[in-house]
Amino acid sequence: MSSTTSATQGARARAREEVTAAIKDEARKQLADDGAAKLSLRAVARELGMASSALYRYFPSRDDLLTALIIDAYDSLGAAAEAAHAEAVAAGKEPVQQWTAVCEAVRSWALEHPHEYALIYGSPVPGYSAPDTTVRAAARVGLVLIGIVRDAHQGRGVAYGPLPGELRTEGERIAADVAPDLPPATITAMVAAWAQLFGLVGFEVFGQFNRIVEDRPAFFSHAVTQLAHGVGLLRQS
Amino acid sequence: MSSTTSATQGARARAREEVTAAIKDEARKQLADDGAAKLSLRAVARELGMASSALYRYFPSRDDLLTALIIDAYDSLGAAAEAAHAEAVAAGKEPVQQWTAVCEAVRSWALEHPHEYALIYGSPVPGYSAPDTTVRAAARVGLVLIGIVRDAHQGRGVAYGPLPGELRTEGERIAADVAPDLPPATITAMVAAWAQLFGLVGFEVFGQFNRIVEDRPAFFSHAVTQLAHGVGLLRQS
DNA sequence: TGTACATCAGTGAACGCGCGTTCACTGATGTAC
DNA sequence: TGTACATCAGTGAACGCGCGTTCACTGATGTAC
Repeated sequence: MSSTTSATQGARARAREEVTAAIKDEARKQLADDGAAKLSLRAVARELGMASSALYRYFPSRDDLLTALIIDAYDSLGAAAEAAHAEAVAAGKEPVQQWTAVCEAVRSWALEHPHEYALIYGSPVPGYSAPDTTVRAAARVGLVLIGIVRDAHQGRGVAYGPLPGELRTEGERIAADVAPDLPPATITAMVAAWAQLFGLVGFEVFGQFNRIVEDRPAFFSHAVTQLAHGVGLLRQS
Repeated sequence: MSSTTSATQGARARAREEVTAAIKDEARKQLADDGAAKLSLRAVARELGMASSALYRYFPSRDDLLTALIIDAYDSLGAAAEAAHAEAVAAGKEPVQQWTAVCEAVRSWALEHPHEYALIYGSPVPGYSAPDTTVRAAARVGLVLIGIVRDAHQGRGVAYGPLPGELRTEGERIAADVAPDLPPATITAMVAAWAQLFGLVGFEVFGQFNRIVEDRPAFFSHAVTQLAHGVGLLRQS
């Protein structure tokens, strides 16, 4: 009747959630071994000691299992970012440090879950297109970053350089969606910084920095601090 | 006898090169349909009207075909970047414009060859590890960008802010490899900008900007100009 | 220039494998009266 | 509270498929003398 999880749910519902979770856990394990393209329902079932056909009670198809993993990954990363932000705020950190704390959290999560990271920020899985269900989960990291910048701008009225005309409209349109109080130049800088953050993280996770960058924590930390300055978060005095 | 391609090669050698090229072309076509993980020797052979076993005269295994495609992709992208640079130099453009021209070339190439882009900058193909053969080809874009910055710095002695200690050594080490005349702060900024460039490109190619950024050329152009400033290429007066 | 031999491209059958999905079924858990 | 029925989880066999790779082979192209 109720679709929410609660302590008073029946045994059947509880069992269903446990098995669903076990399937996803095992699928995540296999993701780490073979990547998304080779994720196999049969292999998951085998490892779980069930008949492969039994999985169809939980996921109507392989793609639906993949979708669930994608949403979980976005949510897991989003939660990590939000937690890092909350912690930094609670510790009374300045916006710049809140920003870098969130970036570091994204990096840490990605390094700890490289295959889930690849699932959501790597090449799209061929023949699979993520349904709209994923977009809310996917937006969480971006929203945290925007929140930091918005709070820092409260009443500050920081001045920004001029924007090319086409970009001004662009910035205003995006701002209208997510942060009406931010100037367009800040918004476009934010979106760029957001993509650039994942450039830095992706290069490290996917090995592009091998034999090039050695002290990666220091490098990353420095780079995202620069990004923070780029979106108008001021150097601490 | 000679391993180089020449007009005087025998018919057999010429045929071999043509068939090799045909195999790679067909493989690239299939890459675009199904992605790297599903690239299949049998499907390539089928499409070419040969027995699947015949491909083994040209590539000892599926992985070797993949490796060839990866190197070709890096080289194709590298050549595009180098051509854009040469053209900008020939047109007497300033370093900032050389930089943005190269970035635009990278973007265009990626948008025109999204699946090859995914092959080299997306998730690593599971179970496949790129041999060292690829690293020279992979470095070409980075070297073009470094060249621009190095030329712009000739005798300029632009002053840079201080670097954290660990990063200074890091910057000096990388500089020693590729550009001994550049200050460490510039080098680390370069490496970051390099990764960030591919963050911007990757987000666009992989659809992360869907429903967020509309005027993508203008956005990209603005963002990479900012990157250029970040590595010390001065605004044009 | 002609002949004998070696090299090479390509064939087709076969090996062993794993995959996603369907289907009719059994037995246990839940629900309505 | 007890019984009859509906719902659901899980089974095991089967379908049809495509894959990478090996192997013994044929016939054409190149090479040495």
